[in-house]
Amino acid sequence: MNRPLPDISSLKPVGGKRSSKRDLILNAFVRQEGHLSADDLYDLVRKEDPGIGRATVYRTLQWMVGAGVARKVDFGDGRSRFEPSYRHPRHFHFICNTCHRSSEFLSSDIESLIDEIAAAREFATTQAVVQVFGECVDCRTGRRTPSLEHGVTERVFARDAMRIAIATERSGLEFYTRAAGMTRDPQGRAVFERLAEEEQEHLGTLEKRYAELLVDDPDLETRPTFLFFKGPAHGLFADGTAELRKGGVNDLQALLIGIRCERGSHRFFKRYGERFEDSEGKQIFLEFADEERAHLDLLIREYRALQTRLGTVGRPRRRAAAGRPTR
Amino acid sequence: MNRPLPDISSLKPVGGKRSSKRDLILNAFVRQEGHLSADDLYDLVRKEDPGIGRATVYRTLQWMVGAGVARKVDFGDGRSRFEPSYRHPRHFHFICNTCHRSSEFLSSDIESLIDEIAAAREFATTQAVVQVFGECVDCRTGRRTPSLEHGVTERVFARDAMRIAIATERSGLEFYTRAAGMTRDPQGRAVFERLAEEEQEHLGTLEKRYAELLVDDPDLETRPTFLFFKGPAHGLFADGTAELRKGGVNDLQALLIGIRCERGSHRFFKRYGERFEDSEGKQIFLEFADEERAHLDLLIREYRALQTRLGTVGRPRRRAAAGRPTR
DNA sequence: CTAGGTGCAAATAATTTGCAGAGGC
DNA sequence: GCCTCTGCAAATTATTTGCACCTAG
Repeated sequence: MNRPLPDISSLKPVGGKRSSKRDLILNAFVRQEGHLSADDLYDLVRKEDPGIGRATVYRTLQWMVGAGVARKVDFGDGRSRFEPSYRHPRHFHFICNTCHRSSEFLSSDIESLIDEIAAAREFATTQAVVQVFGECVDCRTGRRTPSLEHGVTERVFARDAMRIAIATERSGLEFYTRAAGMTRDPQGRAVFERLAEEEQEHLGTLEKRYAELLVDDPDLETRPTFLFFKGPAHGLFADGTAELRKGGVNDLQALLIGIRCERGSHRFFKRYGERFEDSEGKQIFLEFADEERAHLDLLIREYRALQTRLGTVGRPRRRAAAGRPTR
Repeated sequence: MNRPLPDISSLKPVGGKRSSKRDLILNAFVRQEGHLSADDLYDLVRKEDPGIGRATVYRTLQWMVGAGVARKVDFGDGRSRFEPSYRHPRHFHFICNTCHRSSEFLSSDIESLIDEIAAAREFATTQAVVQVFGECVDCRTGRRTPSLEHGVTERVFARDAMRIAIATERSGLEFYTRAAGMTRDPQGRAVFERLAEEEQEHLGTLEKRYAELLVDDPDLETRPTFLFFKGPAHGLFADGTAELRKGGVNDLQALLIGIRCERGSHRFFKRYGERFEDSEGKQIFLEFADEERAHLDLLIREYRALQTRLGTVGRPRRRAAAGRPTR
């Protein structure tokens, strides 16, 4: 357990006094992995200070939830459970009916679907709970799989965020390389080449960081996926590349495709970076969003420039694809 | 409330004796809409027979869950709630924090995502719970929206299933019309024309049935969507049509695209028809799946025939698209 | 000094159980 | 007649509260 524990003193955003008991309970809680019931925590703190009463544990738990240090989760087993929220994004749960352990996951796809459906129903969502009940691998096969206990979630989240970022970079690299190869406009080609270069470079950085991440935790790569993504990360550049491959694309259109890709990619990482709570994954997503935005700006500048150039060269119809209703 | 109540006597699949009390409780439960707590039901049955004890209600509830007549749901408010499962498919919930009412929805997209993620984690799912907490329209705006109380769910489900089926038919019609228009092979054209005709006809049937559904419940169209679908229903034929529109498709390929569409469509309706519990929606889906399968078979036969014909006419490379790894 | 935290025991609240009697098959 | 259901009251379980006392700010 080489993970630095959170600084307790900074974790008291909302009201309340500090007290030795409270600190003790909070420490015991935050040190623990998994989802504790009030009684689990009570037993735990009693080992360190047998003088603590059950009511205090309950009260402290309430206070922690109010202060945002803990989240209440209900697995339908009659008692409430609590999980730390420090550097631990909101997530969904698999709950094993056999061993009663739970494992966590996050799916941006499910989150988006829920958002869409909520919007259709005009429902103002404050929180979504997804619980998948059943039997886990460990129980079915008998062997022990590397788990996702609290404390590694943060790293696994970073790993997954980075994998997605790397996949997107690869996709982007392919796209720009192909775009550079097919553009007739020399300045446009230069832009695509530059972007390809940047993607290449950034890819290198990401891969280095990814490798560093693995050093801290050799099991990291074998741990189950925490963050599930589908469409957006791979989709945009891949679709763009497919469009280029089909051919019949002029220089302006190629830039437009690039703009669409970068914009989608930027929005995507921005949105998810913001949604996630403080953690390394968030960091990576927001950095990535910035990177994409820079590319986007470059492409837009270049698009405008090319437009003007073509305008002066004598191509009257500008903004071919804009303003046309899509449906 | 003109909905016929379920036949109580047929609802006793698993063990247990019938008794007047049990019948009374079961009747009171099944007559009710929404999600009753044990105490709600206790109060309800006490109005009819004040001699019934709380324990009996609890015991009957347990028995109903075991017999598959009721499902236990937990909204995290400390007490268990129960919902009837008779002609009432498993679903997800919106739960209003203000009025504490809940409304139901179903999203095949979310279900598929959960299945995929569970598979990736090698988790054997028995049940998935999705709860969206927040504030409902009624509470935010003050007005009353037509609701989805139990008893209409069945009809709304049928309505939604039919809407999806109709949308798919329309999509299919467009696809086959276009395919017929662009095929050079006269026999292939005949097939597409025939399929277009069938889609047209089936579309008529569906629309008539849809209209009939509206007669039973004039509010039906204004009720919120219960069954949310995205990709599969609209996607396949629409994608196929787009492919045709792009051009460069030969006759064999056009048939292959059709096969892909029908296969996807068939699988989709089959799978969802099977998943849903006994209800009119299920019926519609399974009928639809059969229809699609018939089309699929026709297309495959035609594909084989054309292949052979081309083979004898002197086009050596058969089965162009088959067997190639998709990656 | 005083608001808020703490321990203990008692109070709630939802649900289950023991047991004697009633009722279905 | 046997086995299960039923009602009542008592038990259980998770959690909250009242109250006197203690402690941090």
